Amino acid sequence: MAAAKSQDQWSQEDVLTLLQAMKAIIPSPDISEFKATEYHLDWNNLAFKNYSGSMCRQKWMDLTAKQQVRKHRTLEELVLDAEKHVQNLSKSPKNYVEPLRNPLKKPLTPYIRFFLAKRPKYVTQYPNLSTVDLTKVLSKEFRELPAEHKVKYFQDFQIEKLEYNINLAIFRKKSSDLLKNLNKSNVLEKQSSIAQSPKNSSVAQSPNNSSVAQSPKNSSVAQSLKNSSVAQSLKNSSVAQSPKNSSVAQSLKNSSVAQSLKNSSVAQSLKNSSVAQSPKNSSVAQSPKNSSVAQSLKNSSVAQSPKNSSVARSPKNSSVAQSPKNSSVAQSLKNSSVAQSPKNSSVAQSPKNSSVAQSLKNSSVAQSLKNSSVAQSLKNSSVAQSPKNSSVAQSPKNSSVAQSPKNSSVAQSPKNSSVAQSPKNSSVAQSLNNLQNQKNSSVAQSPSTSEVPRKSPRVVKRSSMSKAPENSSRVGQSPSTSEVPRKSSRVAQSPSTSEVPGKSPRVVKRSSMSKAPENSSRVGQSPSTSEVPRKSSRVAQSPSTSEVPRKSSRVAQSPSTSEVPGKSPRVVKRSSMSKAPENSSRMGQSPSTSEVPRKSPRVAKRSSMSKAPENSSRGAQSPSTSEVPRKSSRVAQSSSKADVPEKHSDDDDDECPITLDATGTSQTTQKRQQRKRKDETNDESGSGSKKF
DNA sequence: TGCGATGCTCGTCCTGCATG
DNA sequence: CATGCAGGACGAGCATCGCA
Repeated sequence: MAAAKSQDQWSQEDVLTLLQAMKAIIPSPDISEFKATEYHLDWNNLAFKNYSGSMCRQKWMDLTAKQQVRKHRTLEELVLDAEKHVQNLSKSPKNYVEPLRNPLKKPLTPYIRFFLAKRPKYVTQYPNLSTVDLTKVLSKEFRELPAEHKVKYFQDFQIEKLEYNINLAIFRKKSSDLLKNLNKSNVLEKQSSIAQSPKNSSVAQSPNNSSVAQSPKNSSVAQSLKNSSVAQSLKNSSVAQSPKNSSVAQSLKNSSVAQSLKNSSVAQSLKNSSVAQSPKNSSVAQSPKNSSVAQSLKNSSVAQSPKNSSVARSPKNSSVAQSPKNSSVAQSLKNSSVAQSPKNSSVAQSPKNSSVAQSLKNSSVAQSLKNSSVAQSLKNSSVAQSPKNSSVAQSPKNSSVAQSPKNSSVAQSPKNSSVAQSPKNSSVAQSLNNLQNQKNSSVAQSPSTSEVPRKSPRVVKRSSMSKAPENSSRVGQSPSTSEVPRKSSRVAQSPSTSEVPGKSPRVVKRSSMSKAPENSSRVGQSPSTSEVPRKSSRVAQSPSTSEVPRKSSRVAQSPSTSEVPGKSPRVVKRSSMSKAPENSSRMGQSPSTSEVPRKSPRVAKRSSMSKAPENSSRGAQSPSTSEVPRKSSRVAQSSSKADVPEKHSDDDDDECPITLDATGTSQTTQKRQQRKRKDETNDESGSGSKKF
């Protein structure tokens, strides 16, 4: 209470003092992400008056959390932000929040986009499905979604990611301090020279680890992440060479993507593929004034060649055309008016031997989304789609791949063309499979079933108990299955609860928590250890109390309460809450229990509901939960689908079924998937010997 | 003591990115 | 390289507070 009181007693002057002190001890140069710096900050050094280090830290977290301070900054910058905020607080109550708002938001991942798009429909269709179940269903849908249908989401993600990167670059650019730090880098010079290569004149590349590229005159910032570099130019400035309009060039590893926004352009390349986008009125490929962004790397080339493409010439409108070697798209651009969008930008992309063209609205072959169009191609395949106005592609039913012999050379690739042929749902999978079968057998083709084991990122793990029937649904599982504890690191067994199988309270991991070896002992700590004991802290609850069921109405509503009348003792979820603040606590974690103003130290235990998962995946639990080192909880999930509503045809689902590059996922994701697959195989092979 | 209101967190999913 | 987090929604569980 006293601590909480102290928190409340923070005067503006005290807060400013704290911020000043923080500024003083922030390491210089402060170029790390704020979380990292914050994590390593010696908060005890900040103690002043009657404020301890942990209190200072808590106050800081309150400031940042409640006021939504932008997180894409260094800690030093955040402190400055907070300082302004506090100062404004006294001037005008209306002013104080504004400067801290509008944080940069990361683009939604393709899956999230799919989820958001589909959820409303599923909610209405299956009102009985819980949120969790709905998520499972949708994830399954997404997993099984044909690659070409996913492309739409991936493309949107790519576009927004580029915008995000631009905004982020702009934001960082505005940070003079950061710029100073960046200027000190020697890599800058290297990068700037790279950016002026005669061939890729308009594109800044950083083959290695270069970090900064600047144009001498115009202010520009180029940043490299790992093996990539981002060249960014702000308004009226350009890194590459667009005197008037800004251009942003990004090269991630071996990839290139060309994008143009209003007056800016971005070039980026992906391994063997490239995507060019011009959402608005940008001219990428060939505006006399503006430099062309497109670039070609290794096997792919973004063609801004006026020669090869009439499309590429739209003075006002952006257009990008790529003509790799064997790309059929490039050829179509040559001799056809395909991919032309007078007002709208259009992009055609064709990596190696493949080409895909999609038209949604105004473009016939290439795909045009309102003001932009993107065409993607898969390796050895070519697909053309035009759901709406396209005269080219027409899929009979659900097939997202169509041919248009006449109008589109894109849709036809004599050799490698894989036009849709599956009358039902999995036409794309088939076609892709046919194409990629030679190389990868990962693409499976089961036209009607959703069991296609294709590059499903997620590993479906079954516990030894739930292993039996393939189609057995979690939902359909009898309550008894709940006795099998879930094989999730989040599930932690408390010694006292071990009597009740499957009812072990879960300790929800926290990042720092999982690493701190001492955590376990801190879990369940009595609040008395804190400076100020909480009134009826939940942490202090003794296991015996769990035997008394709550009479909360909500508890009574739980369908499975009958099975587990008692409550197992809870365990403190948040590491920081129950432990000493000194070393570990990270941002967002409160150093000590007593100092947490609002959030009570909860225990990561679920009610009986979660223990008897009639409807949840928790039913498939492995008894060895607590002993299993943490894996991703997502791995420990059953893929049974009995309760899953029948898979819908994708016809309605995608207004623009688009082919997807099979390598659309990041390397990180791919590696992760590989690991999961390994885990899965290991699990299956060694499931019998697994502990019980 | 019990209940409603409130607020917070979890759980589901996937993916990209940051971090250690 | 491995791992954790953020991002979306939202029902459910849970603790706390206030009131009857």
